[in-house]
Amino acid sequence: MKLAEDDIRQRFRACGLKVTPQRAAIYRALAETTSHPTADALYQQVRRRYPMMSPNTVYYTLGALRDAGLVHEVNYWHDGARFDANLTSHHHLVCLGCRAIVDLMDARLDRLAAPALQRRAFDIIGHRVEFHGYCAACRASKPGTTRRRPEPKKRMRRA
Amino acid sequence: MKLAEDDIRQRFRACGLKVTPQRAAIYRALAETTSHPTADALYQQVRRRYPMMSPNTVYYTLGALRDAGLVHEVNYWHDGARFDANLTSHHHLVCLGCRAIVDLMDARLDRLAAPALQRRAFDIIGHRVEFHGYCAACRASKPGTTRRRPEPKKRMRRA
DNA sequence: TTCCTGTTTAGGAATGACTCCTATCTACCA
DNA sequence: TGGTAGATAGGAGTCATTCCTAAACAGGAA
Ligand SMILES: [Mn+2]
Ligand SMILES: [Mn+2]
Ligand SMILES: [Zn+2]
Ligand SMILES: [Zn+2]
Repeated sequence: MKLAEDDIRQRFRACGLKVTPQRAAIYRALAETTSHPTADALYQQVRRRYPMMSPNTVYYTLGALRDAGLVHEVNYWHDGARFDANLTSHHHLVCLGCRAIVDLMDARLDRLAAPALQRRAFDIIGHRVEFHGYCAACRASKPGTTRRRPEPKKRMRRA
Repeated sequence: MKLAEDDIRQRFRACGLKVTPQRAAIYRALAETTSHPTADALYQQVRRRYPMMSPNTVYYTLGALRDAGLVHEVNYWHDGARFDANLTSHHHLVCLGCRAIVDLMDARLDRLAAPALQRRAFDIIGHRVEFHGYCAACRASKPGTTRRRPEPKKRMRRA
């Protein structure tokens, strides 16, 4: 999916982000793949054209793009493993504020299936549904609007 | 949910795991909470009764319990953030072998809702469905049975 | 255009969650 | 009861990410 320079410029400006060559290159690399790359993979990619770019810039930029909503983190809460001894089939509600995880039993959700096309291409052994939102405590402490963006993570470069 | 010492012993034996006080304490702590704790939270908890326990033991034990199937890791692939510039609503297929992430568009999955009870307790702003399995390449390279357990992660203490 | 200022960048140091290594230690079966 | 594979403690190492800082620069103001 080719992406015009001006297109990128517009999207950045719309979010109040300065347009720099590094930033545009990182965003372009991400927008032109469907592989859901890591920060390092993007760094390796972009570094070919900008050999002096710092890995740090990639982290900083991805953070900025994410905070601006231009990019999503697929595995959002990928820090610290979280364990569960409850082996019965169930799903979870995740609080984006305090990272609490609440069990959610719902037989309907257990029965979901991927479309036939993917079931053939992929040997699927299970699935998981995750609802994201704010628990009562976090909702109370943030009298914001109804729709909001996830909190920055605990360890987070200043916005 | 009180858990008898013998109950733990039986579960461990059934999986061929040696029964040690540390291991039983860690498993008990995890089985008696619904909070989906981190390794460190479990360490802090268990350390009260076994002050000389090493954090390393907690990691080792959780790995063993997980490999035995006695425990689940809720946020399975929590290493390295993975990014996505595709902002349209969609879900993912995750290969447990090579960690590839494949897009999956399915309007049915977009429409899922949590039960009313949780919708009231939690301010839900979105959800995500993740199918887990093995991609064609990984399936081919592992002529195993149809149901199998996820691969150990790249960086993984020897089983 | 030129200047000013708040961002952004590069790079190096620090962090935190693990993972590796190794010398004991011990549960468990013979 | 003893031998041994597997477990524990603890110290060192790793890796993704974050923190810190000085220099570079984008974009609005003049
Ligand atoms: Mn759970
Ligand atoms: Mn995607
Ligand atoms: Zn919360
Ligand atoms: Zn694969």
